[in-house]
Amino acid sequence: MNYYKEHARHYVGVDCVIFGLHEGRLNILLIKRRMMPGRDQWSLMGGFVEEAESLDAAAKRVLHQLTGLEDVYMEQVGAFGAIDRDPGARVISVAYCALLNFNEQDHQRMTDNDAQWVPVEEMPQLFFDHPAIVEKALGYLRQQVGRTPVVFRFLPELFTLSQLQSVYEAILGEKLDKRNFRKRIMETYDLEKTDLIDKTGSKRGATLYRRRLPGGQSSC
Amino acid sequence: MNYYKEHARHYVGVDCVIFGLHEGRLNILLIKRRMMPGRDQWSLMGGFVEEAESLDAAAKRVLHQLTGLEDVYMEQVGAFGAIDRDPGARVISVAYCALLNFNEQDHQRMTDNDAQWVPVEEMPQLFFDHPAIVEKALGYLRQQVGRTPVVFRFLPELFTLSQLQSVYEAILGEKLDKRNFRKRIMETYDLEKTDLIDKTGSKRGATLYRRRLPGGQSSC
DNA sequence: TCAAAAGTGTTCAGGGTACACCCATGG
DNA sequence: CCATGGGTGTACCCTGAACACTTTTGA
Repeated sequence: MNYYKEHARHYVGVDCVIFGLHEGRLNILLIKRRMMPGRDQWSLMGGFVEEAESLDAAAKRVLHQLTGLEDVYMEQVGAFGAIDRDPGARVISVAYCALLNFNEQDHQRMTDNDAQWVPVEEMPQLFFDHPAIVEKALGYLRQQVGRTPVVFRFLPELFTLSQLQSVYEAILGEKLDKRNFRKRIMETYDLEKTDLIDKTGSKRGATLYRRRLPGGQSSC
Repeated sequence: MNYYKEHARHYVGVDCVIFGLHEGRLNILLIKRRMMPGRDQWSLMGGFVEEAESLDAAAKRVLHQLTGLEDVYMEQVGAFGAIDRDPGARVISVAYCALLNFNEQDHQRMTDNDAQWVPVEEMPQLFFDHPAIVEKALGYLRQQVGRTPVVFRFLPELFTLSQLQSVYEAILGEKLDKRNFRKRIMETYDLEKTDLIDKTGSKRGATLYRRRLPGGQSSC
């Protein structure tokens, strides 16, 4: 029973790659580090895994601290365990990614945390191995887009087909054909046409749709 | 600088899901646990991450302990961090999968470790959350098969097309059409036909092929 | 009246799938 | 001589990609 005691213990952290769509571009939420090492450098929002806390719970807690949001979709991206990845101490980190509807944000908490949205193509220098984490999360996201309904996480309940298309385009980083997109999306997902019109995006106005969930289950 | 000290430290482990092909079936290498908790239960080969050891290095070390092999292809599958996943203590585990050529094994080490190959369809009851780990590794493997040349990891340098096909069939769990398979595999990979014949599998004998690596790079 | 986004079908090519017979050899 | 696995090509279908014009309305 003393078997475990012979072994080393490690600090274990979680880092969150928080994605959101803004003005047709994929953004990541970054913070300015307030502590050493790496003070004033841009970094992912992170935290430590505490005594009686699962990895998933730690990730949710960290996300909540930054955004005030609960019940956000999060997926584990991978564990990062190089010995010197954190210059301050040996910390093993498990990365998570979260997908956020850009409009549901708590501006107070954002400024409290020195947080800022940054487009993925304009990523600044990041703290230590965070670039690799972002890279892996991006790969994961791009992969998921074709397989699972993650895109809807970026949107409110009601959305236009053009908004939906621009989510795909932002994530994949390429323009899509409008007619092919609509055909495919309508046969892949059960989208319900409402009789509401969104006039913010165009003069003519676009029909708002709602995703009907299959079999009353949650999405993703 | 005492910032880190306020936080908990955890035991961090690695668990290896070791795949191999045997008699046309996908097998996993399991061991009988020799220590409590879970003594005499089947489990994945695992170990702890030590003080100055990266996650990847720990996984390689554990694999080497069991098989005697170096330079085996390993990929991280994910981190498992439920609080009570290990009934003996709070251990966060990072799972890796490895692909092994079944014939390159060290029988001495295998018996020393009470290790045994088990077909994935006949998996016995496994220690704690190891079933979930195996499940995730299997999903990962099936996904990789269609995308990357992982299949060749299961085979020696020279192989017949029938052997290659049976690797695919074992991993995907379904029969494939011989002609379609050969057509696709020949246009996907650069396979060099040798003038050697393997007569172990049939009376007529089958041509042995070798994979020509693209641009002198390593595979996978 | 014009600029700007919404909305709507058809055609074509390429890839994937289905399918059956002869060959070589050891027992 | 026959059972066993090795080796080979074609026809069809369906999915994915290319492509252009009309509608609505606010400025």
